[in-house]
Amino acid sequence: MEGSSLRVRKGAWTEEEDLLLKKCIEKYGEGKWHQVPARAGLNRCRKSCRLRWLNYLKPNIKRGHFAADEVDLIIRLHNLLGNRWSLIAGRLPGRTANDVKNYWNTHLLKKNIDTFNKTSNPKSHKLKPDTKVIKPRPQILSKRSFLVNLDEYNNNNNNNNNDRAKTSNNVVLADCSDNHDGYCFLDHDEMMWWENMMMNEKEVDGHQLQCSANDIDQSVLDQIMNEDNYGNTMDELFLDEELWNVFNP
DNA sequence: AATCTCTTCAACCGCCTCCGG
DNA sequence: TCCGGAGGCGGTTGAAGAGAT
Repeated sequence: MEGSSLRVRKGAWTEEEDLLLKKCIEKYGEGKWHQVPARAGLNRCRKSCRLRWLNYLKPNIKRGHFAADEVDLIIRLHNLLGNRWSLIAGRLPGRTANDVKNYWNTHLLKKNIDTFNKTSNPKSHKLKPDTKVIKPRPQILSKRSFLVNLDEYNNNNNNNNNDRAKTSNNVVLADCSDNHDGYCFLDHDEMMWWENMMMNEKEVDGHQLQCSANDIDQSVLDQIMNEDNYGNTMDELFLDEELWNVFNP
């Protein structure tokens, strides 16, 4: 078992230990956690070191209260993904899986139970306590489809905007040559599915947008695939490879 | 002021997956 | 193909602090 050695220290980390770990990571970089205790001179197991770094010491970790949009995103993503805390945290810059899990368990789970006890409103996006999360239509989702900036998508559809180009296969692709903020190619089913999941049963109009990866310029795909600035609002949610793998194991 | 209860969250545990030999 | 080690994840625990009595 991990940490079975009598010498391995457990419990709260001291400032001195934090400093040693920090220096070690700065010197050798993240990873190879089995080497970290020896390199850092710590009587801690590799997992403890990893956890301490990822949940507390790593730079850019956001501490303090969750903003309203963060909470909203957590609720919706939890509705969508269930207890996949690392995935949910991945959409919340600066938040760790542990933070999200703790927040859910202390604030939102209790709220859900209360809400469910008071009302069984089916429109509520809050889950009742024993809700089983269904992994939806995984076979249909195409890997090379991305949901980016729903507002822009909707505006484009409403305005017949010239920024869009239609291909012979009814692909709708926003022009992404000028900026990085909103360009999508979505098939209609995916659009319906994601939008319903993420936008609380919002109705989607009946545009038939069939998307084939073959229709998309590879450079455009690469550009989007390399984008790592995940938005933290609903309209900027990216369906990336990580999420693809969740639904298509 | 003392004691009890509740809440929060850092840390641990055990399991699973991946990968290299 | 199998096996063992490492990384990663979600569930759970328990110490510490806050609030109530």
